[in-house]
Amino acid sequence: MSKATNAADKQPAAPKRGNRPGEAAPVLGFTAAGFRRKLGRWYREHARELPWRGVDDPYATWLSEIMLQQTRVATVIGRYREFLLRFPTIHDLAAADEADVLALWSGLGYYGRARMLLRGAQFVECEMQGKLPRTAVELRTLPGVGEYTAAAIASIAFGESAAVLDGNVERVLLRLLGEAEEKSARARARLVATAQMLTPPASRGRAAKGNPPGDHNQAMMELGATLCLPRSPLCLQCPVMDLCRTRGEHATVARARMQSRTVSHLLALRKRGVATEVLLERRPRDAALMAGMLELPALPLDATEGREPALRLRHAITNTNYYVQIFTERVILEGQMAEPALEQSLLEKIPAAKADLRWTPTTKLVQLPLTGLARKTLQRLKVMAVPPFKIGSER
DNA sequence: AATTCGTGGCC
DNA sequence: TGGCCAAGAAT
Repeated sequence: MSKATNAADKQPAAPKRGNRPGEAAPVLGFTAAGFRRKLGRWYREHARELPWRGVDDPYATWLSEIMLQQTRVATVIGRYREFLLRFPTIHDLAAADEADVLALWSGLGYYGRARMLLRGAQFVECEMQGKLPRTAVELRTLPGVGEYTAAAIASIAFGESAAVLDGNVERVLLRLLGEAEEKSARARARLVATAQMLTPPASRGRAAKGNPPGDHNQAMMELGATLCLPRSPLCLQCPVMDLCRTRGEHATVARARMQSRTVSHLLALRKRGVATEVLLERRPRDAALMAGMLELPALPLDATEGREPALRLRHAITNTNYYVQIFTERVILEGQMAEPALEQSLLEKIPAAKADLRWTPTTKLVQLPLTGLARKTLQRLKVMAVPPFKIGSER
């Protein structure tokens, strides 16, 4: 089954049932209760064991949801554990330095998330007695907490009947209802309304029937992440295949074309006593991209002509593939050997204008807010150790 | 409403 | 030296 289909292939609407005229949400064609029951049974059987599941700590739920924004589960697992070891409570996080938080976030991307999480923790600590708000409406006021994340925390941590609509749920609903993807606020509102219709009410007490809203939300996402896949959905294993109008196809909006760029960076090393130091450049504090973080100095492309890079790698950032070449230079300190002629050193090619350069002992690298590219480069070239949470997480 | 923000892994 | 997209949010 191919993903992209013509919207005209849509099947006719199913008979009306369980919706009022004038309501924003589309017709389901089945009962919400029946859908929940099938989904819930499947989820209880097939849910992955993830470190943030079954954890009765709203702060941990908050952290996991921030980390999971646009980031794969497999990538988050190790980082989530590391982060909680270092900052076990909101109180600990609120007292942290931003650079230390960014260092833990290094390589995860979307660094604004880390800054907003820190600001949120400081706000909760100072203004809310260290307790997260318990409703989606209030959670929404925290920096970095949008509509999805507010509903996720409210439902998972506090049992509120607030539907989540992430990329997984959107895909599941579009296929289930036989609709085409549409990037308008109105289309999105319709899907939110649909998701809310399917979400169970808040449970009261332990005698409550049905799934807790938090489990239902996670089940919807789990379905999208493990069966209702973007390309080759596993419909035959799907617990709601009999309710689905498309069995795994939906029309999608065309994505923007990828760009590609070639860039060069310098890995300069020097010995200082027993220590090895590497030359790092700090990005401007007001930079739009990765503000204040550390990276290897950039080299003009024409400065490296005729030289062979120590490493070539591809580094994709959103819509751009960066084809990166790393050139190494070993600097000999005075008194040890003759200095290389400066005019042939790549160090001289670093644009001096706004360069904020520093020599940094390689043993300190782990604690610094490196960009993902700098971290990846330093690890590949064995200047920096691969931290424990990476090992074994790539399988 | 349309852009921008990072990265990794898979095909 | 492609393309795709993931438990989105801010501007």
